[in-house]
Amino acid sequence: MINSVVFYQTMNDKSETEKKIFEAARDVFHRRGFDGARMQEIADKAKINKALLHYYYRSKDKLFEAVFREALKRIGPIMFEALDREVPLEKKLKMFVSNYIDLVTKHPFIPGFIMHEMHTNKTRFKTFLKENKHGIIKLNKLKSQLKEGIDKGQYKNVSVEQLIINVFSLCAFPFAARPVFQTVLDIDDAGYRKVLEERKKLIPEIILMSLKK
Amino acid sequence: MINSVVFYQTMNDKSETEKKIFEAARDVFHRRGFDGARMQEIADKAKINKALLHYYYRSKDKLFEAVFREALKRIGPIMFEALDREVPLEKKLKMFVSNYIDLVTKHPFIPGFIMHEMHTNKTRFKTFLKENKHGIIKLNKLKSQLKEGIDKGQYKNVSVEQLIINVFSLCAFPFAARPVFQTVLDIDDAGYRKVLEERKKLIPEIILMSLKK
DNA sequence: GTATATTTTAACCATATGGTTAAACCTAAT
DNA sequence: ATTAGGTTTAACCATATGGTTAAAATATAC
Repeated sequence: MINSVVFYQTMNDKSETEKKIFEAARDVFHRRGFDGARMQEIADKAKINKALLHYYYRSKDKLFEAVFREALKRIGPIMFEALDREVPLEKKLKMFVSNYIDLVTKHPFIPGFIMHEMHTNKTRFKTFLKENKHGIIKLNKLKSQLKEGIDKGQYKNVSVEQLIINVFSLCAFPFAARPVFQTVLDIDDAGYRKVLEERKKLIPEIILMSLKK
Repeated sequence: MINSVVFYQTMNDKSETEKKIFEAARDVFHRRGFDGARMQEIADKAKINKALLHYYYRSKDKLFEAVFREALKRIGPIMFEALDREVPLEKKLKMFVSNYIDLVTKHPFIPGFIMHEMHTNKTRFKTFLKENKHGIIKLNKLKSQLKEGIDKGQYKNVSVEQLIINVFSLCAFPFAARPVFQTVLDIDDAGYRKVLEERKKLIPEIILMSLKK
């Protein structure tokens, strides 16, 4: 038995096969969610035998956990750290939005994936966040920046929580609900990509507008 | 065999048992999604035998379809019609947001449910929308109102599509991603309810602000 | 080249799950 | 009371699915 079931090691240590398996698993889990994913489909996609999945990752749960952790690890720095940096608020928001949209463009299923798994298994998320040290968004810097602006009479009196919710909603939902929007607004793939790209400029504008007096 | 598999009839025609089944099914499907839902759990929740499910609704697919259709029927009038009414734009937006939040407060799983099922089975949604005549949001009225405001120099030049995406994102995402937000922002249930209630005022403000020059 | 360890496979297994069937059980009309 | 219709149940069935095992294949060390 290979030692790769251990999670703290980096991808570099993984064998080619293990990478293939992981990527196939990520693809399938992201698309279908835990319940919808079939070990057979993952095996097929990785072009290996189903038993190999259990050789590298002992169970569906373990394999899923690896995928789920990676997803959180990807958005973690953006979600939990980017907003806490020592950067002027307006610039920070622009950077955040741009980075988030770029990341999720590369992994478009992440928002929906995390949301759905959170709904069906809240404990998993909480456990992971807690052990990962950045379980709760560090709002200190953002809070003080906001307060400063409010005290100066520059910004309106908005809570950090609402601000965060607004930013994430405007960024993530167009990805999570993409099929709904595309259908309902009758937009093709190319058109929707353009819409998403436009939002890199649009969202910071909206957020800053909503802050200013 | 009862005639209730037919979908166009109203709830009134349904027997008590059938209602019990449907409500149990709705609950389970909304929470767990199609793949995560177990017929046994639905039966247990409805306090009937599993075979009765198949007596009233021939298959899991049929039962799911009924639930899915009802969800769309609920949000349909709001999503597809409310925005097309002959009401001043600003008032319309306020009404929409308030109605949407009220509805989804009653059925908090609907946004996530629809989003997830859309991702895993796009055709189902499209088929349903097409046959239901309001498959595509009627944007005519909204479009002309927006154009009017732009021509008057009152509004900025924003596309209807971005406007709709913004409104829906700000309304729906806080429900769909509720567990994520609550965890990550460390807010309890009562606190989050308050946050949601606040948004009835907040969202129209943001949207109008983002429109105005 | 042979022995040893690792990787991969084919064939199985146990269980969960959607679905079926035939009989029992009402209920209302005659 | 009997019958006929719809309703409900217990017991089953077939299959899909996660997981196991033992052997084959391949690489690695000596």
